[in-house]
Amino acid sequence: MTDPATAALWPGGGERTETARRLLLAAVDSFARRGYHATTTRDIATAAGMSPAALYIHYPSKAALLAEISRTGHRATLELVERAEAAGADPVERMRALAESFTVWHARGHTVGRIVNNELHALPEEDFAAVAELRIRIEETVLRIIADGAAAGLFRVPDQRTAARAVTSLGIDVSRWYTERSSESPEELGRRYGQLVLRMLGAPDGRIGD
Amino acid sequence: MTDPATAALWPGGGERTETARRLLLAAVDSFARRGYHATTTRDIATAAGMSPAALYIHYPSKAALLAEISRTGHRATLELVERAEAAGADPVERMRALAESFTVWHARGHTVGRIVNNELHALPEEDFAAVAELRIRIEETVLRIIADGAAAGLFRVPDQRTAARAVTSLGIDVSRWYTERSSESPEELGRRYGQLVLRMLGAPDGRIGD
DNA sequence: GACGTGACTAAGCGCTTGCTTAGCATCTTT
DNA sequence: AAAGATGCTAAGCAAGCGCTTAGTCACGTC
Repeated sequence: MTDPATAALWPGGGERTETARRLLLAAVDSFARRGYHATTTRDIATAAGMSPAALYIHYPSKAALLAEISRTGHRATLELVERAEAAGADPVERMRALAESFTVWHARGHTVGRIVNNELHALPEEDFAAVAELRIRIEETVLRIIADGAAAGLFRVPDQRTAARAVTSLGIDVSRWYTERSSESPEELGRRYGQLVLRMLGAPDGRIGD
Repeated sequence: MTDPATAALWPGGGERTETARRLLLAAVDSFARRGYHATTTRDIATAAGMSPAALYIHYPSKAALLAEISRTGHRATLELVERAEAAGADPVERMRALAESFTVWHARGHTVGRIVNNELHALPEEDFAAVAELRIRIEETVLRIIADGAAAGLFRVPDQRTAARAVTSLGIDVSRWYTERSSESPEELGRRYGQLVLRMLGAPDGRIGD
């Protein structure tokens, strides 16, 4: 049983050394709890059980830690979203899979999710650019499913871009409020949010299921 | 035409002196753009056209500025939500009014909204406690309308608390992504989100309107 | 015209920050 | 066993932080 942040970042197992991973996970925890700017390099190093200077052997700067978390987190999210698109039999099933796994990811990995979605402004410029592109690809995958569904007469939405925004927004915001002490498991929440999303998109009621 | 942050904080007109308001608005701008911890008191004072020391004549600390923004912002949001509850003829209309005005507030006052929703952890303990109570009252107003609607057979939701979370979450997250350069006006977005919310809650289709 | 008051500034204090330097123990290579 | 590489620590530097101090200036009061 790996911890949730590890799972959110490296679903397929990472390639960093033990110490570098320990530092990165300590950074995830601190950034998520206090925010990037309120976290000191001493916080991170201490949490990883090392002296402040040791951090700089594995990462060139505090910002590099943030960048690695953000890039890895965004890459994992995009993969998840593309997998959902590829897997479903029709737009309704694709959207259900997407909303469910997107929600589960943001609930289970809410620490990583918080950093990914709320510390964009702290990223060095070129890291931001890379990450912004991944975000666009995520949004467009959602939009594509909605457009397909609307074309097939399965969804009825007044404005597709607004609907896509709403779907991703709902999932992203989970990372803001979800904690391990929440009453619903990530999977349970995912199922419910999947339903709400399909309803929101005006999917035929028989396809949703109560 | 007052600026959006002023409108979001003091819908009925504030009571502070000119200078204190100018400082507070400068703080709103800086906190929203860079985050609380990345903003310096020098930033705020300079943006308000004064020397760093002048800030401390009007506010006892940087945290006091944040606290005032957060408390005022939360109070305004609660008022807005309670007004929607009181105004609507039935649960469907109440929810439509709530979702619309909640969305409009978070779009138009997205700078204030960002601070209100993402800088809670930076609040001094007792300010946090006060604000947390306001947040509960907001959430419970939403829940009450959903429960009323479900009891009247107007809404069909699997879990009312989850549905309430989704409704507020959708509105709150608007402040994360909305900018003045967004293609939709706050009112247009409000109308669309109002529709999506009613659909999500399973309101009878005739009541929604395309 | 002396005095008090309220809004402000120039200067700076003590502390914390991100990051660097210099050095040390352990392992690997030859 | 000498030499180098590796992974770490103790100490500390320059810069920037929140906030304070001491003083200035415009204004109203007696």
